[in-house]
Amino acid sequence: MSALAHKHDVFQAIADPTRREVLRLLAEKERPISEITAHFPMSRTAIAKHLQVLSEAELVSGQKVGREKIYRLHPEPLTELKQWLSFYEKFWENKLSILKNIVESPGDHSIGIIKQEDRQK
Amino acid sequence: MSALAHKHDVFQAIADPTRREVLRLLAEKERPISEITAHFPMSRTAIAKHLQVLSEAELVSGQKVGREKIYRLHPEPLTELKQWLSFYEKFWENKLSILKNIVESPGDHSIGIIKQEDRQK
DNA sequence: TTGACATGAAACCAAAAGGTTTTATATAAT
DNA sequence: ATTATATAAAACCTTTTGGTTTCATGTCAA
Repeated sequence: MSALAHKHDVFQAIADPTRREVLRLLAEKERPISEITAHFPMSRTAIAKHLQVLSEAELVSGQKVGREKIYRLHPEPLTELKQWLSFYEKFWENKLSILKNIVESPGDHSIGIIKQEDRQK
Repeated sequence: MSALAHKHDVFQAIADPTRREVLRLLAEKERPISEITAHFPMSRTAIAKHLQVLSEAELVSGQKVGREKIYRLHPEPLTELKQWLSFYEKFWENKLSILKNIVESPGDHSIGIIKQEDRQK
């Protein structure tokens, strides 16, 4: 098994708006914790915890340099999100999504809400 | 302003694995709450709350039909996620991401960890 | 070598999340 | 008419989340 404690996944990690903003900042360039903190109306400790969550999701990594800890973006795990999304793209990229649902519901071509007799218990 | 109570956004909505599975089930076909519940080891009430969250994010909508409430997928809000993702794709789709970061950090072409003198207070 | 700076770590806290059980109500079926 | 079904709504509970404050520690600068 991996040496990393995978407590947080990508989906959880990006759920928080502060963490998304942290990612955006790190997309520009690598930064130490204090510099990241300067962009938010909260304590350094709070940001450090957010970085911890992002780190567990392997979206960032931190390297100690002198007395600072420099964080950098690690975007690879976002591919999981992209894969997940690709499944749903077909539902909106062709505008037939609703129509397809109707057609795939056998025996009912009326309103798209399946009739009760057609639904299996 | 919108009539909908936008308490939950798409990022939060998809953060929970149960809710992602609900979305997958609704991608197959529209279903009433009880049918959705049958796929999970938890109460109908719990699932109803998850559907509420998904509904606030406008990822699903429910329509009362007889004594049932039929839910269907509404994938459009996922475009927001796709847009968000597209910003980060450039960081992994060309493998120059790390190199680019180095180059864009002026005056330092050494190791990619920016020197302290180069970082503005 | 003595501060100042950057972080780490721990204890604590309020609110939100994710679940339960209970009670009520509307509809369907017998 | 009566009973079974499907959901709604409310109260409650436990754990997690997102934040704080305080104290300790390592590193840089004067």
